[in-house]
Amino acid sequence: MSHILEKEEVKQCPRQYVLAVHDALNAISGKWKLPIIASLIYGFKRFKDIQNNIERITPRMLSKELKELELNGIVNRKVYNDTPVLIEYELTDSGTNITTILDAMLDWGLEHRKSSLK
Amino acid sequence: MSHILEKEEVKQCPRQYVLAVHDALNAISGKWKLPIIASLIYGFKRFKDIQNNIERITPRMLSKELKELELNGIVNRKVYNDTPVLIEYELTDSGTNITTILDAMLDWGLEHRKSSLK
DNA sequence: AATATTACTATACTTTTGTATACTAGATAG
DNA sequence: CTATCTAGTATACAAAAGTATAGTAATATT
Repeated sequence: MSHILEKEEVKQCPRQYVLAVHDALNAISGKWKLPIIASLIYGFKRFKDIQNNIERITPRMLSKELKELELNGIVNRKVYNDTPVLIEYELTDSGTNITTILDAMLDWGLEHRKSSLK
Repeated sequence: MSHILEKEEVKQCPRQYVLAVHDALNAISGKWKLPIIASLIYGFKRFKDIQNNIERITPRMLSKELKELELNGIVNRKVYNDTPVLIEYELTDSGTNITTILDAMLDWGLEHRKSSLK
């Protein structure tokens, strides 16, 4: 039996759990968050690099999403005040650990696709 | 750096994986899908029961989401043609297995909240 | 005959999310 | 001096998601 079932055996699921799951959903929801996280998995990148890495993303969306990811502690923005200014984005530890959720999603998705063909 | 090198550096993750993760995200995204799935975890329920179980959901949204969940193979709709007609909703096997994703989200979310306080 | 219940649907919104296109400051390159 | 690069911002718009409120058909209850 899964953890969440065990935990939910308590008639009402604890507020902390609801908030935790909500945070996780927030971190991956929308069209661009997973592509951005994926693009940063192998190390820091600059704004233009991410933009080149993700097809069809506009600078507006990239800027918006990076700000939100930073605010939520998924991404870290590092500023080097050389001339010209250099800015790097990298995943925080939490950001890196989102791969555990992605793994679960991938496993479920592959299984689901298999069973849907029957 | 040359364009050729840049292009070769983009190692794309297999299309099947992208689709699988996309399916998973689809299954849990939005305001009501997780509450509906959670409400069906312990067994089948009728429309009104789910509606009573989830505060503030309108019948329009419940109807819309149930249709989408059914279409995506997460929920099964069973019709008993007695009079009065009786309709039951239950999770498919895939639907039940979404708990594995929820577990990962919960664990990540709790860890993330702990580390965010530092 | 009037009221209630179930399982929804219809219409008209508001809010959120995403797109398109152009533009900016500060620097470097030719 | 003009053009280009980086790291974005500004403005306007379109599309998707969600809300509010009312209504429906087929029964069942009083």
